[in-house]
Amino acid sequence: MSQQQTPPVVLVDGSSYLFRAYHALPPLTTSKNQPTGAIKGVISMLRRLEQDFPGSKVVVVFDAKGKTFRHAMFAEYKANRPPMPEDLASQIQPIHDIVRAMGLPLLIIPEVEADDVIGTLAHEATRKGIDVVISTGDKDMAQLVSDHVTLINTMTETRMDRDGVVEKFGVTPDQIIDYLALVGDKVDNIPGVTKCGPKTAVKWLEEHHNLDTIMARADEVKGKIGEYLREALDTLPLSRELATIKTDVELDFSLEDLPLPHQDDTRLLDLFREYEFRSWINELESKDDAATPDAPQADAPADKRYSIITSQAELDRWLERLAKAPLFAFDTETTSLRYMDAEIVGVSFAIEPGEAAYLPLAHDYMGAPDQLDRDQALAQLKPLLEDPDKAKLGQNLKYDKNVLANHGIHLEGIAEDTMLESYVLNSVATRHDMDSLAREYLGESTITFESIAGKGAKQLTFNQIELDKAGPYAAEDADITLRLHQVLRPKLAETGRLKSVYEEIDLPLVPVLSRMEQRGAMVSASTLRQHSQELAERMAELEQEAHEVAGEKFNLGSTKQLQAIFYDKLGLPVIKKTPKGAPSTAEPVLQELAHEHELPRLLLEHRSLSKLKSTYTDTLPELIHHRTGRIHTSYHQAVTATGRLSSSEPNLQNIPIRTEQGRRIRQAFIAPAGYKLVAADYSQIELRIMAHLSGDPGLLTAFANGEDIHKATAAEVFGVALDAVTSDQRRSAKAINFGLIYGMSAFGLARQLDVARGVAQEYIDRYFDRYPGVLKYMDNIRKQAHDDGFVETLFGRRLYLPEINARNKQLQQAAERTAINAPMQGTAADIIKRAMLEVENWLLTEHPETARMIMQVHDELILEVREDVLEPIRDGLVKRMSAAASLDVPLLVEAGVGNNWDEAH
DNA sequence: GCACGTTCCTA
DNA sequence: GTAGGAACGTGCA
Repeated sequence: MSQQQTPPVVLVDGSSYLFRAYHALPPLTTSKNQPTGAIKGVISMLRRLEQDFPGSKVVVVFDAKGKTFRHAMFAEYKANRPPMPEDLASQIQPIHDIVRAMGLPLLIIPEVEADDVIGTLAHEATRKGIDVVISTGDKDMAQLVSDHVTLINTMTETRMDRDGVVEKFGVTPDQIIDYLALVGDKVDNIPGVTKCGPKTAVKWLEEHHNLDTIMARADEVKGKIGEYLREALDTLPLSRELATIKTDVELDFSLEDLPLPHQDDTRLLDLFREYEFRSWINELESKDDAATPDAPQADAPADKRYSIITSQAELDRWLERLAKAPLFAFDTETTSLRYMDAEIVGVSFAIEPGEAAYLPLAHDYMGAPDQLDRDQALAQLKPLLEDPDKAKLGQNLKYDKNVLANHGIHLEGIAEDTMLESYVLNSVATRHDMDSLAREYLGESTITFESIAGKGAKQLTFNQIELDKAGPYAAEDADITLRLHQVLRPKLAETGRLKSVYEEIDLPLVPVLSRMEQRGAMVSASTLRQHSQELAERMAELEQEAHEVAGEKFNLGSTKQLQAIFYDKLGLPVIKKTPKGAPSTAEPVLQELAHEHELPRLLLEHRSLSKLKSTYTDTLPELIHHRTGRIHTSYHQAVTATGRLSSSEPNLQNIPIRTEQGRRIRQAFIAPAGYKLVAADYSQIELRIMAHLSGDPGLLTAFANGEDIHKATAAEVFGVALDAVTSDQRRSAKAINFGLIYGMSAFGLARQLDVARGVAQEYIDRYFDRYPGVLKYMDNIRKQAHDDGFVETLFGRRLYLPEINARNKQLQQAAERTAINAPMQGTAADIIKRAMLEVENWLLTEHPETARMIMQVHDELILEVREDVLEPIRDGLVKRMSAAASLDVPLLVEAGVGNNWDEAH
């Protein structure tokens, strides 16, 4: 048997939750540093209410700004309230917006408080026999409780009816006003009776039932408290009035006029995206997927027209449209992620949002439909793709450019790249692959490659994927790219100097990197194999010795077995633990343990050889491409937080240099016959940038005079003459200089130098004493990071620091170190990128046959140069690198020439 | 077969 | 103390 019941009206005291959410929840912020903790708290509370009271009207009431009638009654009302913190104030409008998008009536009535509006509506409902639930965190509301009115605190999940009030306060709901008048309220500045707290108030009310009687019998109350009561007699009526929630506010609507919730999903999704409420975005999206297909999403075209081009006539029509379009999105589907091996399987285009086409060319699964001939179709596309005046948009077009090159097409007119737009806009907010971007900026889920191709070893390549799956996937790629661009481009233009970073640095670098990747680097497989052989022999010796010393056979590469032998069997001291708490066997620990036992030394040598062998000498020959005989790395332009490039397959940016054995690997990087390698690197570029950014006179002078900067620092810090600096002092100064760039602490420096913390602190203090501009710069950059939530390079590239205001001090300090390091590391990255643009342009126009740039390693460029033009190329290279930025210090570039990378460096 | 932790190479 | 990529062993599926 079910009982039909009208659902209660839910009246929400928004303001009371606002403050509680603000104080109770961690200070969340978006990547743009908009605080969102209170928004999240209030909205999640509302969502819970909607769930708990299905079918109910939910009315949200907030205090209006400004004074209320209570201030007119009592000038000092709420005078003790501190002003609202800025990071709370900035969350009010967003909450209002979201409440409206949720389709909940939002009431903000001037000159009264939210309580009064709620009181009035509750009163009206009661009169009409409608049950009311008041959602509030404010105890004063207890005065409104009746047979029809209950309170619910959605944050603590507690409900309170009539009995609940008696239980909690010890008085009935209609005694609450008198109770509040007696007790008073410090924060609201309601006077009350001095020294009268809950206990006394309840005692008096039990005895006399109401305030009037208590006041009338004030003479009978003994003791000090009686005196206080009599003192308060004059103000008690006022206290009572202030504590009384109005139930007769004049409203120009009635309960029936307020609508049931009607959520605007599109608007809501927009807002959730703006404030980065990921889980809610996902929820809305999945709801949308399940809902009727005619509900359009934000930015999403109402209908999507994706076609598959299988006839020449259709291709002709698209070619014509593409030729006319001011900009079109373009994407290739291929057989491999490795650009050197990838063959084109199809291409897709989009000109208008929601409309895209896939041109399949090489699907070859059993029963694949007839497709246009790949070579012929590509030949028709070639003029368009190679025309620098026909603007193309893509997602990571460097890959497409490389792949097209495999088919003899040299993509030009790379006008926009959504991956780079997203990266420049915010390098850390999201990964920059298309699926992530669509989720982040369009609030849409895309068809993933895994969903059509499977994963792992059994993953299909694109040519094996059926057209009815491949078509929508590929067309969507082009469509999403176009729509992402429409969202990202305006954001770039709006934000600082990001537009110029994108347009003048990262985007034009795409073809430069593409060419470097395709050129590749020559390595001598025979040299590396010979080296591998020698390493293997030495490692075998070491392994045998180690087994003898340990008294058992074990795997030298297993940290776990090592831990057992070192710490359990041999009982060596545990010097350091890994993050997970296991005793570490890392290099510095082994160095230390080498004093105690012979085994660590054997192991250290074995490890370093094993590293070289497995990572370099064994692996590099395998990466030599069969077609070119060279090694082709991938440079990643949207990976690092700071603006640097990264390199993979192989990582050319961590080829060994420090040890003799390591340098032998560099020796395997060689120049072709008739050519030499020229390697040019910026000297101390980050310290120079620090000098420039800080403007410290001492540092500027030292660089201007061409001094050995570590020596100069040592002279200052240790107070000795320049020519009296010892090598030990110079070494310490060098560590200090590096530490500065990394945002060091005394603790870190102490560990680096192996001195006491106090000593390290003394060095730091003396440094800042001698270079006060640097100290000021460090302080400023920290402050800026805290205020803005981001730091900038000299050229305006931004790095957002979402954790800079984290409660967790460790996270916050880590963010501060990043804040100090990023402008220097990032400016250096900007500078070498600018240099690469200049150098490539110069070489392509003036020396296309004799010199080419093939590698970049953060502060170093490596060129292959024909032997007859070494001098002019080296000079021109140094000149252009030095001129890539004009700082207040010279940019010194050192260049070397050699038959291999080791010689040239 | 894959994710994770540890270690180690670079600027 | 900053920023990366890669190999290996281990434990789980």
